[in-house]
Amino acid sequence: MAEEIPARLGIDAVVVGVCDERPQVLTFATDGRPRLPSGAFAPALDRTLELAARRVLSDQAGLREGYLEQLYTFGDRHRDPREVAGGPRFVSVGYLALTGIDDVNCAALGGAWHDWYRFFPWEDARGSRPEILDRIIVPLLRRWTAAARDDAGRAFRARVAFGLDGAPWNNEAVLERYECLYELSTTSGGADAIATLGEAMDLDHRRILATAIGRLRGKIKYRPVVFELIGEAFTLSELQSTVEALAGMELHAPNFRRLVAESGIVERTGAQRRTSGRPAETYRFRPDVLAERPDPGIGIR
Amino acid sequence: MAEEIPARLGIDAVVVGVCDERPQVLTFATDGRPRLPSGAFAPALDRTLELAARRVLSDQAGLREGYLEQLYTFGDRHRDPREVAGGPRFVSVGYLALTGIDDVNCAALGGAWHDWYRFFPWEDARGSRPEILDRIIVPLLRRWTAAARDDAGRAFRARVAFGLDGAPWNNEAVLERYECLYELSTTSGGADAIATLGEAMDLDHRRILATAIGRLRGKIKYRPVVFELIGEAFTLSELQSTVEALAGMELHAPNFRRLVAESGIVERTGAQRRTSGRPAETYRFRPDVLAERPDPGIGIR
DNA sequence: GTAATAGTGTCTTTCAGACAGTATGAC
DNA sequence: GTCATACTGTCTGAAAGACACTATTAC
Repeated sequence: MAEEIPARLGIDAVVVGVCDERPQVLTFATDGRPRLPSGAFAPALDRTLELAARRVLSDQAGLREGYLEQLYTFGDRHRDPREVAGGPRFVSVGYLALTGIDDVNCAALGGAWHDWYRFFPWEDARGSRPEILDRIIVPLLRRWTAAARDDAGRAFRARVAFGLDGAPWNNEAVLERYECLYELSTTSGGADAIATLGEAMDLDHRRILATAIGRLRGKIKYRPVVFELIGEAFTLSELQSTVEALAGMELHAPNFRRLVAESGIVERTGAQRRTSGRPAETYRFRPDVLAERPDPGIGIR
Repeated sequence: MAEEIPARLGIDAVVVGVCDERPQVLTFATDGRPRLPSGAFAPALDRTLELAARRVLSDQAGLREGYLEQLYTFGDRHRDPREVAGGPRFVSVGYLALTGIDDVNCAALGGAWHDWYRFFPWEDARGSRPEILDRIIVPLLRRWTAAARDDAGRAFRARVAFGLDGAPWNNEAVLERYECLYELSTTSGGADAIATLGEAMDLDHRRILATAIGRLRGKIKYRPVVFELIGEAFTLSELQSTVEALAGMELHAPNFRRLVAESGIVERTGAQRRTSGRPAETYRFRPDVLAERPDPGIGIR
């Protein structure tokens, strides 16, 4: 075998916060294209991969603690243009970090928060999804599936991913939808859909973000991760709108209250908060729930 | 910064099959210690990480297709003794492969199937768990938590992981339990529990296996992955015992039947199979279920 | 008073667990 | 017939969705 050039290992981090009912992702700009915080893995410095991710977050976002979880490792050929130009393979371990939006020293370091639906406008059922889906995406999918010889495979994927023909919409299938649109864009008649339907990101960072959104939407249902994104004390309305922002869908308020309150995942603080209407009770996360239920999350379907 | 030695990237694969109501994992032997199939990532050869994993599986197990899923990437310092001896950092991307036990050309290549509970005897509620847990593990955990200054943290972890003091047993928390026992073993009085409580594996492969078991136990509930492990036609009893083997617990047969049959995840083949009692109807997986339900799995709690 | 938000009670349907009992084969 | 396994029906309680309703603030 020829002499092997070793792969280069790096870290990409998806840092998520929620502000004003909008989920935000932390980005920097490369030639005007948003990219995720990232850096090289340094074996001499980093005892573990997670510590490497923490170092990157600390250096680039001033973020020193908080929830951090390994997402997925990305290593496709040519995912980094430096490889196309004769460089080595760049493999990246993706991490998901959750934080309060104020815990990040953002502007000082050249970073910016962006509503994540800017990159995936079809993922927000509260906003523009219906029109985008019906007017643009569904017709494109129909043409794409009709054009294929392996018709059944494409059609089935599109149907499951986008809930066509009566199939249910699964809000966790963010990556599957992105990949349908991505492939569709590479075919004739695809009209470069993926580029016009939402904002692009540097390298494969949009794919990494799609992976993160899907993971977070799943995890919220069986792990108490929402609480990493809101303050220590919160009203049930705040909790609800945070969940709605992440899930990209609206929830029925009375049922949400009941589900959350009865699940034991929160407890009253005793304090109230002023609103423009009746003042709201505030709540806090109740860690003991972890010992009481095997899958303590927020019940959304 | 000193000149950086780049990390070396590899693949470790957990290949799972089920035979005779026992979940099996494919291993090879290094100095008598079982290890997982593994190999170096070769950028020149492998267009993607998944294809690298498939190459490893093909070379080492003669396994050319089937279900394959990325698990987790392991990169802790000193996870490979070659690093301790001055070598570079060895980072490994773990993969989970599911297969019928006959699809692997096992003996010819020096591999062997092992019941995975051999490495985690406390994970099987159908077998020896109750005694091991009550007589050995729980007393060790009590001493371990009592000895800690940050009592609350350790005690809480042990309580949640092992279902102490009325907390529920979560059969997905395989890694959390393994890590409790691992840490416990490094403290005085730990009696090297992790080494005596189950068989050791090479490197950190036991941790990788724990990760795989936990992932599979979770996934079975919302994705039709069991069907990768059994033949195309199967009786409901076979399906049940396969699920029980993976989950490490017994299920109530009449309810299991009803749940599975009504969920639309299977359909009758029309053929029957002889048993030692009344002949059983055989069923097959029904792929259309993917388009009907967002989370088509086997309903177990 | 009205508007706005917070919060409660109840009805209905669905679903999961428990259990009793029947069906069909081998011997 | 007995034994073993396969399979069905029904009861019960828990949980989830829909909806009508009340409470407390600002103005």
